[in-house]
Amino acid sequence: MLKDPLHYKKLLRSHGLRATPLRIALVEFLSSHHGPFTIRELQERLNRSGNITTFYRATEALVENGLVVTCDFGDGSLRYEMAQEKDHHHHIVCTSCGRWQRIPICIGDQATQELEKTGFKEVSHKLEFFGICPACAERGGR
Amino acid sequence: MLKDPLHYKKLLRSHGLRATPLRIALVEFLSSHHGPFTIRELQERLNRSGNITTFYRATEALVENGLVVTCDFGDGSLRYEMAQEKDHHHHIVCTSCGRWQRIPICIGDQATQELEKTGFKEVSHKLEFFGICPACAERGGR
DNA sequence: GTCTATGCAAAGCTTTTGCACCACT
DNA sequence: AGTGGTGCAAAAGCTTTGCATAGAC
Repeated sequence: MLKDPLHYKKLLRSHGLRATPLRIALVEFLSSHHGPFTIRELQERLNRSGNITTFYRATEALVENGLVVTCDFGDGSLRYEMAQEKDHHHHIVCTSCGRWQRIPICIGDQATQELEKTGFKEVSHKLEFFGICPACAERGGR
Repeated sequence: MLKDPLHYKKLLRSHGLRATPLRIALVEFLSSHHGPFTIRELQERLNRSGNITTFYRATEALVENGLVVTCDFGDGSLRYEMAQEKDHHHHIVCTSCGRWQRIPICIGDQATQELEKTGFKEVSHKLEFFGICPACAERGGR
């Protein structure tokens, strides 16, 4: 899954972005790890000196240019992951332990089409599931 | 739609909550206006003296006891509306003008059932649609 | 009378902004 | 060389916490 750095440079440039070390590192990390990750997590996992402001601005640039998408588990921090068009998915988040996993189902497509029929443009959606995961449920988790 | 204050007192008490003036006003307002509303909006629309902290705590109590649900348009403020079990719905938010409307479709049920089959408990979901509304699209909105 | 909600002040936390400097192309 | 990214400091915004007082039951 991990490709040569040049691959990511090209990826960035093909999306109209300058290939800076931080952006390369972000795209490389996000391409090889199933996310989503918060800004803090990215900063820690990349183990990279660099101001948090810069992380915000770099990820924002990736989002604006369609390489990365955000998702929100409702815990106060936005999360980021690669925008993989061939692998549209959502997450289920455990309300007890906070762990999440991907779920391959997407259920927004028919609704998106209906909404676009009524004149809405560029319709997208955010969908997250919440629940108590099997492990926590067994321990009587809340 | 607007009922007598006693109705809301009873509603609160039946959910194990003390019927304070603020809580009554909140439930009354939310029952008679299609939301969701931010804390600031509630404060303004209720036109009620009272500290914003108290609004946070009062709405939190309503949410914890199942009278109110939250939803998040991703703009930094949580929104609140009555939990109407018979009228499960979601919203589409215009990314240009910020206006939203209800959409009666819910699409999470089959997924919820599948997830509960795999051992998750108390599965819920958050779903919001985003897009450019017809009016903004006509004006070439972004 | 007891338990809990409210008000006020302060802090916490994520995210944004301004500006000077440095780096990619 | 020029445009745009980075670092630092500071601020903005929403939300939470602690504590004393007022109010609901």
